[in-house]
Amino acid sequence: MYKDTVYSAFNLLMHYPPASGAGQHPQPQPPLHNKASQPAHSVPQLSPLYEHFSSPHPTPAPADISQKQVHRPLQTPDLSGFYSLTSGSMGQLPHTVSWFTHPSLMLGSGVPGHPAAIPHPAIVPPSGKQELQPYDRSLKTQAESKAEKEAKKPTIKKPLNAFMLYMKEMRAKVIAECTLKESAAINQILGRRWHALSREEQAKYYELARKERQLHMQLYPGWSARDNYGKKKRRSREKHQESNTGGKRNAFGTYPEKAAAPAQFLPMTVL
DNA sequence: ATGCCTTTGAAGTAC
DNA sequence: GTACTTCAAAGGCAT
Repeated sequence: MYKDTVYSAFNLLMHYPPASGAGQHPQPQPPLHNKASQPAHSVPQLSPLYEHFSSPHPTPAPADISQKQVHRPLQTPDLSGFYSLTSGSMGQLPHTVSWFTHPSLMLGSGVPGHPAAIPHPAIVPPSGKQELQPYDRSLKTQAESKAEKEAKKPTIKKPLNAFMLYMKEMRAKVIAECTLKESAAINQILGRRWHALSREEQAKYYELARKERQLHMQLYPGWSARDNYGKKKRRSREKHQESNTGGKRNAFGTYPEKAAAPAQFLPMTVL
């Protein structure tokens, strides 16, 4: 099922990569905050597709993907140089997406002829784990089996937005610089850095995100973000807000009396 | 084992 | 149309 869809999309894109701006979504514009002094910006023309750059974290494809099918966001397999957003250097951001190997856009499993048959990382089993529970048919009703089968359907993840793509690329760099590992703290830093980027720099990521959405739509035409609603177990809204303003530690391990100011209002001193 | 924290942006829901 | 909610990633930490 996915195999066919993915492979069709692969062929389609190999031969007819969508033109810039041809997406079904309106072109997102970088936010205007802190950018007043900068000229209105149009998204830069992309270099031809398939202009790749190498990843600092190449990961060999698993020998047997049937054994494990887990979400492997940054573990881009070595696909003969098809790498994308894993460059460690901001300055080397590619002008194009490597359509078939972006961590969240890599081809799904069982692509005919593909040596590694890598599972599509946007498709993960429920809870991100491969279920291997013993199954006693005699104890299950048909309804239960059906419900179970439904629950086992792999989840197609949302495509990453511009900031998420930026985070993914810059996280390692920030961790190296700050010797922090806690993601909440790292993300605060990345949020400030994001706002410190120029419109042009941000535009690169908005363009990449637009292509992500475009490819995602082609790979999973019927998919909706709503499909994943409720799949994450969350606390109630009240509790959630309470924890944001209350006596819980923040990302830096402190216990603020009030909620921290939004990142955009923090001083522009970027770590 | 599971959810929270923390960020931004896209997309969904509710009114 | 507007406001609000959820989920994408990440990994340490709390429960």
